[in-house]
Amino acid sequence: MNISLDYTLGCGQAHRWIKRDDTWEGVIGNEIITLTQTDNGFECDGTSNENMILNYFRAKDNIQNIYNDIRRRDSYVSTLIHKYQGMRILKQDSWECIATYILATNANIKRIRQMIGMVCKECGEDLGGRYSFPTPEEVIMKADRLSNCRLGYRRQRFIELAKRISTNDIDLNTIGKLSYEECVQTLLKIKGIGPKVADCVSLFGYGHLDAFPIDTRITKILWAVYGKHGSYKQLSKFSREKFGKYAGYAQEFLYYSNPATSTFSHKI
DNA sequence: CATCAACCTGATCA
DNA sequence: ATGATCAGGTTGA
Repeated sequence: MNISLDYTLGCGQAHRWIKRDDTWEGVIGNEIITLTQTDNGFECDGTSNENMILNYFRAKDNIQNIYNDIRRRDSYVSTLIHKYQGMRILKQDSWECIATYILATNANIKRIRQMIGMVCKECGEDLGGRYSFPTPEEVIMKADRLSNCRLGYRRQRFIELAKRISTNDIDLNTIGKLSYEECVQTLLKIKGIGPKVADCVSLFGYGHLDAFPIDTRITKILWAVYGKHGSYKQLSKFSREKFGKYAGYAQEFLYYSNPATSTFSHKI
């Protein structure tokens, strides 16, 4: 399969997709998008801009070439690629990506989705059942409503981010022109962004496919599968060298694999 | 550079 | 039932 909606939209890289029966519903920009899996891809309802969807799914990537590259490098990831054929890295909007991953720090998936859903409902536009992700200006204008969103200490970071972007103190397009290393270094200066979020934004928001985000789950997997442990920097170096220019794809497969039911050489 | 408690909130577990 | 711990981390000392 070329593109799997279940794996791509269900692996946790994007937080606003909902599976209803056999279709996936999400919001991209100001449109509610409905996707239905086909044999080799998907059908799309809700937009006339097909190019936008193809870009979001990175459909022009030579996916077999990418799979083959990481397959060669590691036999365990190779089995995961076989198992989860069609998993893709998405190319998300940079603002939405930074914002959602700042909100996602130190929270579980369920809570992340709840926080983001609340933020959209309080500050975004009603599209009819679903809400747009608010612009930085909308966040600032409706900042008082964020008190209802249960964001905890993330609220101030979120508002500060919106302000800095709105005033052009942070220029998302300029960051998009940087190399992976420069991109990470720039993102790290933003309050609320540490190494993990910087890697997530580099990968999902700016398309640096060699970024390898390391969260608690990946940390456990790196220990369980490869016997590696250490600081973020050490694990990052090991993973990026091992998996190469498409390390981000390898990370997605590792993340999606279920450590609890797999056979590992080390105990978790 | 490495270490570590504190941090909002909510769910799970003992 | 009530307290500890953990969850897609980051901050500041």
